[in-house]
Amino acid sequence: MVDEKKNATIYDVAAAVGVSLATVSRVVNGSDNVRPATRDKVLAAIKDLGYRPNAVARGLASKKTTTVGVVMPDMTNLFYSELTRGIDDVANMYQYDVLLTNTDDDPKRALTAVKNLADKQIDGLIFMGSQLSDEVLSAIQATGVPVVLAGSVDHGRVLPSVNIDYQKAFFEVSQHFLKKGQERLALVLGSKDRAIDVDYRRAGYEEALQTSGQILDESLIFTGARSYQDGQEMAAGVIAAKASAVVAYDDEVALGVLNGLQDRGVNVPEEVEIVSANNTTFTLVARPELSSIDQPKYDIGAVAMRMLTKLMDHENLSEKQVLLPYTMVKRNSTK
Amino acid sequence: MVDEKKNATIYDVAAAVGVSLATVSRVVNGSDNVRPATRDKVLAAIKDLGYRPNAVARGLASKKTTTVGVVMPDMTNLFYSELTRGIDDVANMYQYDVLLTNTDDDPKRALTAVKNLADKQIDGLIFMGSQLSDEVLSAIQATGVPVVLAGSVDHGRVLPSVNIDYQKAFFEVSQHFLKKGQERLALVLGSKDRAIDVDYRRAGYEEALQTSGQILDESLIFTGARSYQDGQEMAAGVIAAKASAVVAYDDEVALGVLNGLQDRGVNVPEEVEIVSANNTTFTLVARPELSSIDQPKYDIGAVAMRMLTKLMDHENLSEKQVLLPYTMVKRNSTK
DNA sequence: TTGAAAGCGCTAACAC
DNA sequence: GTGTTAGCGCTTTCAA
Repeated sequence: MVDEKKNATIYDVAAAVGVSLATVSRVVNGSDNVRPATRDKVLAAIKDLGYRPNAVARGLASKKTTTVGVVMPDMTNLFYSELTRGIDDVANMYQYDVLLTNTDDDPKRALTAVKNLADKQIDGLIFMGSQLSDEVLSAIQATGVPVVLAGSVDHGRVLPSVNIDYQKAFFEVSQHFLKKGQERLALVLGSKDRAIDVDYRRAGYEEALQTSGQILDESLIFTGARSYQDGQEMAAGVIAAKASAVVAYDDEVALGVLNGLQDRGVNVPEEVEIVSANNTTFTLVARPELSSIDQPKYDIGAVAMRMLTKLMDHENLSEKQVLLPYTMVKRNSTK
Repeated sequence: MVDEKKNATIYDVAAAVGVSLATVSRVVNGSDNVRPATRDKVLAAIKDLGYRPNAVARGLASKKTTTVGVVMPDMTNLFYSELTRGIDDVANMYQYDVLLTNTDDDPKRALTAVKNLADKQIDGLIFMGSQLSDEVLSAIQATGVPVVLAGSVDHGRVLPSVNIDYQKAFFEVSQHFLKKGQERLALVLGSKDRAIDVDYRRAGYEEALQTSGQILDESLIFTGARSYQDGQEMAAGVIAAKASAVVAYDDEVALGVLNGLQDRGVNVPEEVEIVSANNTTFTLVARPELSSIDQPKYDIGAVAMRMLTKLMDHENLSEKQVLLPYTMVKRNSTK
């Protein structure tokens, strides 16, 4: 007999069975200190009344909301949405809900987002973005909740994070080209000053240059491209710089460069080779298909979320800065 | 002097100023029944103590969480992530936070998601997905909170929704081809039984067929393609069916068909013309670029969220079933 | 204009 | 095992 009054409370259940709140609370929370017979009666009443615990009240009383905040640049960017997909799946697995905020990679919006999320009493936070301003960093620390960075790094490396070894990956790709005799290797980055671009990607590129005894030519470094269109326009600059190979940090941008080059009559890979870095679907739809570094995007998010659950459970992390393996996928945009 | 004890409560503020909780609550909530001098003192103390209201406590007391639930199939699908971007931006504008859940378009997961969101006492819900099972529908109604469908329809059309006129759009595209003399027009859908596919897209296609006196040929209707890969494989079927034009419901799928066709030596648009329907970046990166119906994706989300805010404020909706305008974008995948 | 007091629905000692 | 009793931090009558 499903009676299902709407919004039954724990009081209703207690009254129906003739026990106290505490007992109902115990069975709801799976405490073992309840006589089986009592438990069954309570369970029956719960089902009968359609009782579902009010998470808000629970959150107030227990100081746990089973909700995590996720701060990300832009969910329409495939790289970030795949990371977030990994986060979301693991969060669900551990019974957490996700409060999502887009920041467009703007530190001001990130700051508001973090504070706002803190007001909602989140149990933990995942932060993504190509930059983490000091202000945002201290706001995060002020919340007092555990945090994990996913696909992001802070200059000081004080926060736990999950990434691939960007420096090594960019070193390898660059070196690969240099060894094959490329003398005009261009590098396309999102910014000229952010940690992930400067400390890692560019550092790897420069290291390769040094290893092979080449001189850094600033005219071969392109920054500020964020979208497919940006990449397409940048192709003109790539041609002007007489680049013979391009390493790009983002798939949409790389695809823009590829199409921009071809639309201007440049053959890929014959005249210019291109390698991208995220290996999203965009690399597959390109013609020729784009060679790419393959980051385990979903896994970066999933691992980050898993680490966060440990932190929220006050467990120790065996490693604070996790680097996941990456691979190189050879397709037809390179010889 | 910013003192900033951590986690000051409303009590701390009241004590610091020497007023009651009620007064602090009034100034925090912008009630006008506070003497300016008092208000200023309270404000100063709030700033001084770094006081920020605990949203959970507030939610319990006021029965409003300023949080909306968003249920979507998959955030890595550009169509849905752009809708959600519109939702998120408007939600922020109205000071709501977004609890996001991916369902993979699975009714079972949608059901759990809705119930779970209800437990968190959301103030409203936006639902996206190509299907809305009866079970999910009644779970939604059982929550008692306002709902708006975005880019989705329910068979009964009982819920408010925001869409484009899919039937008309598919009618127009189909008729365009038929008028040009195409006799083998293929239709690619996501499913063979869901409302949005059957009642709208396919209905528009069939209507066009009738208008031009053509007989429906089931072998020209393809269903079940969800991804780029699916589309690529489907290309073989398109060739086998001797289709001379294709209308596809999704960009990634359309791009898969396009590349699958070309990889098999079929020229587009000379031998087969293709039109897609979502006009995401995927249509631009294609070679040739894909002609497409252009749905105002961001706006669909934004308008849906705006409608939801009205519903949450107990305002009336002038229109329950909103149809936003669409356009046709001609590119080089059609003659 | 301000304060007192009663909840909101639940958890968590602490008794029994 | 089970009940009692305080809260959690805030909003909201109702009085004053």
